[in-house]
Amino acid sequence: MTSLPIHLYDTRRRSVVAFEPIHPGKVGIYTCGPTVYGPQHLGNMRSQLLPDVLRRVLGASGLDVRYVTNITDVGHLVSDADDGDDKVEAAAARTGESVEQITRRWTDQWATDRRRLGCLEPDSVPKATEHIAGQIEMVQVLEAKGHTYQIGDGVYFDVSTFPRYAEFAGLTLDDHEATGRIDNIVDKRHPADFALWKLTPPGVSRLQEWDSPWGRGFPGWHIECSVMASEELGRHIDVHTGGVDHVRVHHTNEVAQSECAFELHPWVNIWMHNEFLDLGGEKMSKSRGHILTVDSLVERGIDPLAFRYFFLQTHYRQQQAFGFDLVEASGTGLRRLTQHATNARDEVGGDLLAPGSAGQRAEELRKQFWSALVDDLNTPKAMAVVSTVARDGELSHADRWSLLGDFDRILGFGFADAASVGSGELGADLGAKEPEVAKLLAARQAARLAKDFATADRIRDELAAKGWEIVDTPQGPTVRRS
RNA sequence: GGCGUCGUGGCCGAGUGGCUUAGGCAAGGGCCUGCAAAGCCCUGUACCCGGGUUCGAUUCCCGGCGGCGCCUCCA
Repeated sequence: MTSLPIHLYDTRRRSVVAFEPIHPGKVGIYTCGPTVYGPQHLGNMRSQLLPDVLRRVLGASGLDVRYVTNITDVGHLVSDADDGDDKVEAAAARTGESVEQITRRWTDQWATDRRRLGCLEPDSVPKATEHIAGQIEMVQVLEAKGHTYQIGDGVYFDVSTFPRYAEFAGLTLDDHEATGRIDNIVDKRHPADFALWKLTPPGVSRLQEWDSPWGRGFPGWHIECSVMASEELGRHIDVHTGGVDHVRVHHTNEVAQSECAFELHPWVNIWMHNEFLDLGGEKMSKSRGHILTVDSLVERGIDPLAFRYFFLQTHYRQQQAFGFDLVEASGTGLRRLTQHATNARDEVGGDLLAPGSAGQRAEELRKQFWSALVDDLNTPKAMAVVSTVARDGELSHADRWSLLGDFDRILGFGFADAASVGSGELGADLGAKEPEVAKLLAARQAARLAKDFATADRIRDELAAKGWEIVDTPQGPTVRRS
């Protein structure tokens, strides 16, 4: 695998390019994280899953990966026309809670949910409010280089000083005016100019504000990412990810600031953007009050990891149709896959094969799997290989486990620790955890042995009504939650 | 209105100028089972419409229709 060259789609160049780390052997990845004024929904989690797969693939290729994603706890305005309130501040005003209570709660929800989806922990999770000094400093640098101007409302970036501004997202700057949809209540020179530092109006006091060379206020949204990314990963970034919606405004502005302040042209080598989840016409955005979260899945009895499997079944640059029935279907697929993996694992005592000791057929499949992934993270294709491995009759148990155990470094399903049918949580611990269920199960088995099938079936129905499905295995009967 | 993207078998969803029956879920048949469930085996021959390029297009080009996204906060 280490020998396979990795190719990734770069939004800036609009093509798949060969990945080359800036510093040999190392790679830094930055992802625009959540604005913690409300819950993160399943669509948001797609942009957590993309970098998770990316870092796993890069890591498996032998690179030392440093993954950073931030928490936006200030500066993200309710409207991006550079007017309106800070989102966190607005939420605090609405609920009467403190800013800390709000940002803490939603930061925790985000962290918990990404964990439930099998995402590895970031190496660092910087917060915007903890990098105020750096942001002020960067604005000063931009100011010194003549890229800013100040008006009553704050300090703005002057896009006319950055000729490449429209290039990144393929914008036609005139469109900004043509649409006529932006109310320019501030005296911006160009509609695309954006706030670097917002000033608190005289006589007003905000929950979150800091002193600056321009007066009390708070930083603009875009500046935080440029600052945190460079402080954590150095000025020249290998990969920066985010949702497609960020291309036009947020990332365009990040590029403008960073390239001007650092005097560096591609500030980021590869920009990766995940497409949206398609909720069948109904847009799943916070402003519409349509909040589907990981909890929404759990409430329906769906394993959060089913969503991970669901995510892997579609390419990240493709809009993905969402439906609970679809995620449930993925859950079925995951359950079967896990069963195959654990069966093979248990057959060989859980030991992963030493590299090279797998058979010809196995090595062929292993190569297919990694080839799909290094081709711009073609996870659907990789999953097809996974399915083949799970059932291929030519593979020995050892080979099967060798492959699935290896693949799980990317899949993140936790095969090594997963409970197998007929053992673990379902078997040995059942008596302790679910004494009632264990008793019924034993009673049914006794009835079966006594050929009293009427009683046996009645008990089976009883268990089913309680949400337990009986699974008869060669090792004897056991149950699982249905 | 502008820009972009997608339109594949019941559903989701890869892929390719003429050998992939991709894969998953669902469905049907079989094996197993006391009967089931679970599991295993087998089956289904698809590429929005109309032109064009080509020996040949689902795959390339043009047009149309349709979905979605961005252009406003949004992953």
